[in-house]
Amino acid sequence: MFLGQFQHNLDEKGRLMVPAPFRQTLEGGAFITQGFDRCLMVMTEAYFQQVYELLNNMNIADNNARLLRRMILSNAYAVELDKVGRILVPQNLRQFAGFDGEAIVAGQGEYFEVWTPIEWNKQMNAIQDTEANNQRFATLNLSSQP
Amino acid sequence: MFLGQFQHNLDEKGRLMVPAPFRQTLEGGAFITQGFDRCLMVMTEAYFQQVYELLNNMNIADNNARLLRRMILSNAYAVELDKVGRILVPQNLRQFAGFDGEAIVAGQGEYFEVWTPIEWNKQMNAIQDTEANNQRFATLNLSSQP
DNA sequence: GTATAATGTGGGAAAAAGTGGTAGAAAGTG
DNA sequence: CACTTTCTACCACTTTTTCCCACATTATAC
Repeated sequence: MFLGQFQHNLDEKGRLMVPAPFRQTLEGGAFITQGFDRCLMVMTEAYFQQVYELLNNMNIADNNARLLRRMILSNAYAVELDKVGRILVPQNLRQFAGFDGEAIVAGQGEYFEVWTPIEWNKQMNAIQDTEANNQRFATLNLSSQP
Repeated sequence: MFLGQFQHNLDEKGRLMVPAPFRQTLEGGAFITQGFDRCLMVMTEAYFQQVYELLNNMNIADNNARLLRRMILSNAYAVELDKVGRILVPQNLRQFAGFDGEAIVAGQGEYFEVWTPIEWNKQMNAIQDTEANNQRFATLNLSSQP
């Protein structure tokens, strides 16, 4: 399970340190692709497979379905950890997210996201808007009796 | 069950003593995350699992669902007790709650909270205003029949 | 009141994580 | 086919983190 947030350098060769607690989970294979916001998604092979199934079962006559497939599949790459636990982020994904130097790695359970500090802070600010949160939380019932 | 309040030091390495009566409950695994107010929440594995299930069943194509997951999962960490019963509080959570030295640990039943003394006193003052309490709690249903 | 046990505090050493550079391989080009 | 350029894997060093141990303090029981 990917949890927590970490700040890491993305060096000039495009290598990203995977946070130490995440590494073991990725040993069976990892995939990186464009995320739903201006970020990248990294997932295990197993989870990528699930996403792939979902995409594959969509109707290719539907325009939006085709767009989604292009977004995910045409930007997806299988990646491997090097000896010290880094992955190589493909150039076009680096460009999409606008990295230069720093990156925030944020656990999301079954996958994790990679952000520029600027974009991540925007997200965090949105999250700290308490009024908007009350609406969002309405959908999440945390009481023990549903 | 976590009950009562305790004052403990959070040392310069970010280690927090877990009150002795709480330790056994956490032996099966513990998670720490950002609380709903300016405090931290520590919970057992079982309780965290419930929250995780809820989040995981949400649709990741939905914008609000992603925000919520970021808020909770990107601020959650699995932690372990060391030999003398301390947990390591991650840097970004320490910063969020603004700790420097002292911390108040407050039992909340299925989980417990960690506060700076300043913020905790604010809560205590609010709670000791009995007149205001009458208004606040009037709408909450504490009858035994729902 | 004293002894003993349990709890709390701090520091240091060893291990792990993170960084950058270099050499070799592969791919691309003329 | 040879040369150039880009990419990739490996290696050595620095920094941070984690684990363990020894000591101090508080609580408890006799």
